[in-house]
Amino acid sequence: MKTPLQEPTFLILTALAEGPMHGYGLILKVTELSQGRLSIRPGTLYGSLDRLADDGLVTVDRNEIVDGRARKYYRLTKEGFSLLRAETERMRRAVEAATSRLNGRAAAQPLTAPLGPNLAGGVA
Amino acid sequence: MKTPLQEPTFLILTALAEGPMHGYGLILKVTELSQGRLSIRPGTLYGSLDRLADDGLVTVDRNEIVDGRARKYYRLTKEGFSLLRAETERMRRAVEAATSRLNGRAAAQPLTAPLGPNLAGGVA
DNA sequence: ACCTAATACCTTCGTTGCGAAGATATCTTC
DNA sequence: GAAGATATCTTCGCAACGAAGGTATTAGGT
Repeated sequence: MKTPLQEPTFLILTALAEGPMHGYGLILKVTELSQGRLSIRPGTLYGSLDRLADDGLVTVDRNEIVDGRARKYYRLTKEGFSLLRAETERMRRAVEAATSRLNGRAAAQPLTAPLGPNLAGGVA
Repeated sequence: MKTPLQEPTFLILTALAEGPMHGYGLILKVTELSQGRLSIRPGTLYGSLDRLADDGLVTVDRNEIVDGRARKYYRLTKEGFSLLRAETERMRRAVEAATSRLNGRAAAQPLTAPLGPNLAGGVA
């Protein structure tokens, strides 16, 4: 698998970490996880699932028929969990690095700290 | 600019949040920020800088000659800072979502909590 | 009965960001 | 004088993503 993971792939793994889920459910879940900012498309989802399956990070859990509609459930493999853990750590470090640089150096510093001209404005 | 940002672009903005920096310095800085796991290549850097400049997120700060070698310094614009803030927040939420799912639901839960079979093994 | 929306699957195709590789030039070190 | 570090930039291929559309069933509204 090619790390660093991109956002859609990361969120798919995150959603699956909660438990097995079917494709359409993943589309809804990822939209919810990103608070509506990122709505994943079928082309993205199934392409991503194919790649993840090829790399042994997800597998098909089971097939169900609910109200006459087919549902294919996917779940994370051990490797999938491992990768998600590693990627989460990597992202956490990146977020920390950015945060400390945006908040005048010290990471835990309150927002009332003196800010430079470029840091002053919030949303430009 | 097309969000979500990918890792290399995010780290370039993060490095520039510290202050103006020239291309070669960015290559070294990003490698340092990612603790050696991601070493950014010139093709990635200059392609990325071009796109960021087109989108008004970075600008050329100044040109210097140091020991006969040209140095071109880039810096973040206001929009660059804004975008980095927004992207950092987005990533923080994604990290939190993944963390809570990896650590048996409650985010602040100790690691001694009961784990399912797939969650048991650390690094597979 | 008919149409629309929601649920559920999947494919094709274009764009684009990234990575590998290499070209160019100067200064330093051996 | 060769090699390596510093410093710039370009070309090219690939793979992930996003948009769009195709198929099928069920539920709800009129």
